[in-house]
Amino acid sequence: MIDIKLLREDIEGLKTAIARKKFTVEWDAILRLDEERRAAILKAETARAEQKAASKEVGQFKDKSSPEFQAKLAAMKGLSEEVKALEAEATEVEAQWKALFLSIPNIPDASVPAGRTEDDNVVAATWGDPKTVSASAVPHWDIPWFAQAIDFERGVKATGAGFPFYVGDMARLVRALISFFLEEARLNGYEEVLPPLMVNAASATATGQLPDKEGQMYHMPVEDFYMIPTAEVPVTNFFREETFDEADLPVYRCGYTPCFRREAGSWGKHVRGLNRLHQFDKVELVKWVHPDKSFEELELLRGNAEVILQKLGLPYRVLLMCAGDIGFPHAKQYDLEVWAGGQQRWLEVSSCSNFTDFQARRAGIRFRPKGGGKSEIVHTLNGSGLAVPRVLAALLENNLQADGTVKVPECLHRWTGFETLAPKAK
RNA sequence: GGAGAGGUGGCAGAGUGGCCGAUUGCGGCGGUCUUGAAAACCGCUGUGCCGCAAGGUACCGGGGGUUCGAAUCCCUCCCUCUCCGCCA
Repeated sequence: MIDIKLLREDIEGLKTAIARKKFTVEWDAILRLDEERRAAILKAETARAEQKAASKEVGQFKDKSSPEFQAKLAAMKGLSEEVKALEAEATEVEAQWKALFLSIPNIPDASVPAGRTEDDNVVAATWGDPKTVSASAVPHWDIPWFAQAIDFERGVKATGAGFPFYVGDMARLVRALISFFLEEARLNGYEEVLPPLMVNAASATATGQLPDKEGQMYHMPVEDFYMIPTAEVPVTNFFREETFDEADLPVYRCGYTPCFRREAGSWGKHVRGLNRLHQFDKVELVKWVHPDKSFEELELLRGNAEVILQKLGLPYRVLLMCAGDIGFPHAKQYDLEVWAGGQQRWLEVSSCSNFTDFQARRAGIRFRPKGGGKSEIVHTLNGSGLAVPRVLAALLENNLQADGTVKVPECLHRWTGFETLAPKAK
């Protein structure tokens, strides 16, 4: 949700900025309904004020059986009905306006490059050299023992497609990656939380999954809970409808969770193996910061995610997403893509975003300025640090050795307890 | 899951139809006094919405209802606590 003041102070500037994104907005209807709604509120509140004043008089009558009193009551009844009608109208107009107002996406920052598609994204940085990966590398699903170590078929039996079992040392390797990611986050000042894996509708609405993306979440109809598509949802909602003291900012949190995504309609090419799953593990980094600091905090966040890939020794590139390719609530977004040498593809393993005040306004997260005074909306950011399966895919492909074993990066040894992954093929 | 008791401002805790956006205490902020501090005393101290402002309006767990008028009465949902049942 954007600041409504922008709508009134600089509508043309707002339209121009939003036009860089791929979303369409019904500006005329929004402006018209805003006028109507304010008029309706004024009418309803004026009538209500009148009713309250008159009602006060009624209460002060001494003789409740007098004709004057009865006449007054009768008159009040009409007024009461009028107030009810006006309030209902105001509520209705307000709801119509709000629905459209919420359809306005966040404003892309001036530093976001122009562009319409993913081809217009700008490579902001690269690290490592894809050419260092052996020319004989194969896609991870073609590694002879892959089906035993990550068992998709048994996953189908237990649940369905996209819910694999990780077996033996592979399970330990996944657990090592999670532990490593969390430890990196902790050392960078993020406090760990282990959040609920299901959220209510209010939480999903605050972070923007509802109402539009409900088809992407698994829904538990009995309790009306949603399986989280990312830890961002519960972790951000930790502070929903709360007010920080300015001195407490910035707040850094991290959380590991499995993530559940229906990925409805997105299955096709390039989604084999670990590339896209319905359930996957991820460590998420979340920040609540002062509005003046959010863009520099985004650079720090991106750096925190990058260092992890560097320590793992995996070549990657950083994309500065163009205006047409960033999401609805995003002001600025970087994607980190790791090189998967077997597939000869870049795989997205992290998305680091500044939501400015867009998400926080919707979630009611504020801060009280140091000198006191009116509370202001904080800025929120989040980024993956990192998503496990695609990191694992790149690691398996890039580090596969001639003898069929996989070299485990040194930073993981303390968590795995082994230095070489050597599952048996059947 | 069953029975009972509750949910009021940062906290504690009054208020059972109009005098209540809400007594009081604590906490917080400012001041008087003091060399300074404490104590004492005085004043201020919730949030959203509409409005340039004055001001208006909404909010006593959420939603709905009764009434001229609801924190207060009714319905419903959620949550907390106690006891029982079940159980990692």
